[in-house]
Amino acid sequence: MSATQRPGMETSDALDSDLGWTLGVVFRAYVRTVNALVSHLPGGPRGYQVLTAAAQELPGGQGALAQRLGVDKTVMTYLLDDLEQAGLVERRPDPADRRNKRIVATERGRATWAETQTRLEHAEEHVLAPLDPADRSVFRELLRKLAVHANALDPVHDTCRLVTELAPDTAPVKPRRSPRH
Amino acid sequence: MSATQRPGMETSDALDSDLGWTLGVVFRAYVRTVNALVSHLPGGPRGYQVLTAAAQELPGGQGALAQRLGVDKTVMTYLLDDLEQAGLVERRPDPADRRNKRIVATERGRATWAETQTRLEHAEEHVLAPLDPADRSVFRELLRKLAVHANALDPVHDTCRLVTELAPDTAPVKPRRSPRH
DNA sequence: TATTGTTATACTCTATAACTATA
DNA sequence: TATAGTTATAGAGTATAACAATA
Repeated sequence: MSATQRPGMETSDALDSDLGWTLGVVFRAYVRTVNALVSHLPGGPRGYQVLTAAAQELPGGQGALAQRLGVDKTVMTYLLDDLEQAGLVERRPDPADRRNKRIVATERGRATWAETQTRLEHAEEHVLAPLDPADRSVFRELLRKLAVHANALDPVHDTCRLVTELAPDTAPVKPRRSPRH
Repeated sequence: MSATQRPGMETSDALDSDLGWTLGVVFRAYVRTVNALVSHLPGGPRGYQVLTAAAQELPGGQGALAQRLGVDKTVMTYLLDDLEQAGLVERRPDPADRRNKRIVATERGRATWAETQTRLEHAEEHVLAPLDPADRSVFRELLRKLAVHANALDPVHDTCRLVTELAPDTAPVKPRRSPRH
């Protein structure tokens, strides 16, 4: 999609002001790159995250791991099934509480993780390649400031407040959905 | 999730170097905000994009519109069903070729679009609020540079090249999927 | 015959609920 | 009874294929 084709922002006069679009383009480019770099792992990016945790032998069972990654515990079961079948991780019953299962990486899993991690470090530089070194530092620092702030806010609460502030007199259109299937 | 809890990056020593994480945090914060601001529209963000196109009476039928937005034409059918039912847009057969349907906003649709657009402009500033005005300009400019570069590249081709360059001797683990259901 | 849009169907991903084995 | 993990099932979203109307 070219800059003149992008939808939704035709009324803004400058590309500069089109934060959402540029942010989306850069983020998606990064995600595409990362996805390609971890596509050899079962479960893709999330498989990599699980493998990371396994390689570092984090405390806690697979439920804790699921919570950490923000996925459902049932999804974690499927992810681990695939990773275990690929010989990258193992499920070991915790001797202290045999309901828990510790997730540990196999030898092969650790090697795969280390190699993948190296690739991902290069990917960051690849995305930032258009900027000279000084600008990269500046960009990282500004982005970090924004991230810290975004993280500090309660997302739901804050956006609600924002809506109220910006559109106090709006009678929302009822978002009715047509039933499908 | 706090900075010390984030998965996958425990080996990087500084938050600065964690581009993917910070980029994701900021992008998701923006997306959350936007979603909240357009949640009153059927179809959410994509409903807004359709409404934008309709308000500007872009040339072409709904197939062209679907392509423009990067969604399937069948999805466009459902989106338009909902928007039409809400009284925001109309489908008008093109007199020149009655297979085509022109999508035009109703009076109410145009008013809703204008109001929503105003909200979204405020949302940009909300995300950038942690930066002082000078830094905002710098950030927008650097992000624009990255976006232009990311856009100029053929995504698939380039990531393939990247994989080859970074990991020429890798024997990929077969990403076998277990059948579910 | 080719094309626009619709409808019906299938597939993927994710979430909910029921089940087991431990505690 | 309560909890960790698994399995079965259902839902939302999306894509594929067959269809009707028009060219």
